[in-house]
Amino acid sequence: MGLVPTQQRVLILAALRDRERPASALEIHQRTRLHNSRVGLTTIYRTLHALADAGLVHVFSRDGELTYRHCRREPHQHLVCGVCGLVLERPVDAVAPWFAQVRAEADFVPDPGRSDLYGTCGACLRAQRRDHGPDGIPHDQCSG
Amino acid sequence: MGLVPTQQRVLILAALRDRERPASALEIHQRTRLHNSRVGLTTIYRTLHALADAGLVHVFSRDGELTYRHCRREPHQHLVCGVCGLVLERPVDAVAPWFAQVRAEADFVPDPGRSDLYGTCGACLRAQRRDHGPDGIPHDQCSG
DNA sequence: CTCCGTGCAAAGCATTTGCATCCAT
DNA sequence: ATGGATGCAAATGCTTTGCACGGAG
Repeated sequence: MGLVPTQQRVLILAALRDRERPASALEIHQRTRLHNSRVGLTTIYRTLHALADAGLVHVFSRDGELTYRHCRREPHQHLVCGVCGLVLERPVDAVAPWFAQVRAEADFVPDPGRSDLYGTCGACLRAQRRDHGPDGIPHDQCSG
Repeated sequence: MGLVPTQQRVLILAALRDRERPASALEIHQRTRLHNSRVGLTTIYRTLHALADAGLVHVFSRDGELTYRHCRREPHQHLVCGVCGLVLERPVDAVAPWFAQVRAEADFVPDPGRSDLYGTCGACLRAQRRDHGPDGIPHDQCSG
């Protein structure tokens, strides 16, 4: 497999690691600039494709743009907080019985790896409750 | 609410109705041309936004483009076939217990309306099994 | 007459591609 | 030396916006 660990690729992976929220190509681009070296935006895109193909990162769709997250290799389902963007990983074992039921009842076989659940994380829920603004407009003050 | 049923909007809704697969703005544009009248692409986009805001259509993300589907008003979860694009609706009652479990176990509250399940519909599964191509490249021969 | 709706053209934005250069083996 | 990796610039594709026209009440 042609995945030479060049300086740019190491930088891109570093920008993704230790980050529970997906990042867009542009955000990663800015992040690599923060460190020391500079990586072309084209290289960011090409490297992210390669990493996604290799299964090292998972791709998300946020608004009109794609975002990327360094995920564990073990199969899992994503829980995506629509307020703060936090992503949690849920082991397939936990969702298997549910998906088996869907399979039986709906003649449809779901794929946990592609079936992200969107909602609100506990931290954001509590923050909303604290602010109790009747408008419901949330602050982005989640922990993490 | 400012939703005047103009000729264009009626055409767009007609293009969406009786269609279990989401359609892109361009596909709807072509569909309206098939009938009799012509609707500008800009109007398609603007009308789709209005319909989505009104809750009459649901928005999906397919490859790099947005697609739209005329859905029931009752809350439901979508089952999306990644092979043929078919979308099934599953009543929230069926998924509520599972979401309650996620809430309890993961400190996360999923929203059924935004948590589409991706996988393969029964028809496409059987078609794949029939063709049993070792490559796994599927034909798009689902019923519907 | 007054508004909203419409449509063309142009702009906007994320992403991809062409091609010459660079780097590591 | 050789082949992949890089980066700039240009192109692509979907979507939105500016602005003037049209149509219904």
